[in-house]
Amino acid sequence: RENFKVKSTYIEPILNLTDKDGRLRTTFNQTGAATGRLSSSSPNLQNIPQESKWAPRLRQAFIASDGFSLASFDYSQLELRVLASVSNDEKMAEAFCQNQDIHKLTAAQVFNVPLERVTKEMRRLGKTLNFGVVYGMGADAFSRSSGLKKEEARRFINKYFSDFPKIKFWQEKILEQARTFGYVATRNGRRRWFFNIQDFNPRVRAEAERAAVNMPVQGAGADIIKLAMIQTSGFLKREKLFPAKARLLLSIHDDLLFEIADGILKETAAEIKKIMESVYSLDLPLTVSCAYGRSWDKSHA
DNA sequence: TTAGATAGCGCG
DNA sequence: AAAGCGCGCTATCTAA
Repeated sequence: RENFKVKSTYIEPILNLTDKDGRLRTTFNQTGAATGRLSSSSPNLQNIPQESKWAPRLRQAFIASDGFSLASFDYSQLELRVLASVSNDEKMAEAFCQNQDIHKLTAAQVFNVPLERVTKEMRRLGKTLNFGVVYGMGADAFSRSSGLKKEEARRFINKYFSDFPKIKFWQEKILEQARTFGYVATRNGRRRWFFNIQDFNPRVRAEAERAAVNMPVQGAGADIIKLAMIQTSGFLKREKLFPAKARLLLSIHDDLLFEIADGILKETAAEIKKIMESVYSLDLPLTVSCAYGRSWDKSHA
């Protein structure tokens, strides 16, 4: 099943959709995602395997033009930084200011141990909590993905919110806003309406509530990457690097992929990284990691 | 033969 | 009960 999926979803469509010049062009939908993200289709280049067994070989098929490299620029923990910022949670913000390992910190908090005593397994649970709980994950789902008993899972979730109280407070504020006005918004004003937020059916209502607390976070991430696209592509044009020497190829939610002539790779990459890190102020640092190589598998750290 | 819905799975 | 958010694509099934 795994092999068949790779062949029918990735290998064959990618070959068929490649243009005569040997380049593959996706279509970005600017209004496809309710949170403000772009989506990608025909083919979808935002879901090319990254971790699986076939990922390296699939990504080796994406190769820069002769004399160019592919360079990817990845915001580290973009959405968690947004969350720390919008919720004003000092502990989480502090962790990002000091460039700490956020999942490790969360594990240390919920397990009540010092940072140096956090095991790999504990860190894994911290990571699940960071990504899951803040989007409304319940004890049931957490116990399923962590292997903990349901009661234990519930305790960890409660501990999480008592360790990061501002996050809980912020979520309640967002829900109140959604119920009062029918919409929520990112700090830049991007709105998403929730017509079901007062639904009589608790299940329908809960679904709307989870999406509502997620939107200002995911949406702000989308706002930031869009600003980064504007600023970086503007830089390439101003410096007359576009289109002959450098171009922006893809946007993958918190990641931008460029194709850059080898002769100017180092200095151009440094400038792109600088632009991305300074494009928006969250009152805590945005950090960008960069990796490059001839093919896409080499351009990921 | 075509259109729509669902399950499963890939990504952030 | 799959109650963690946001997507797109393939295979599969049903209905027209």
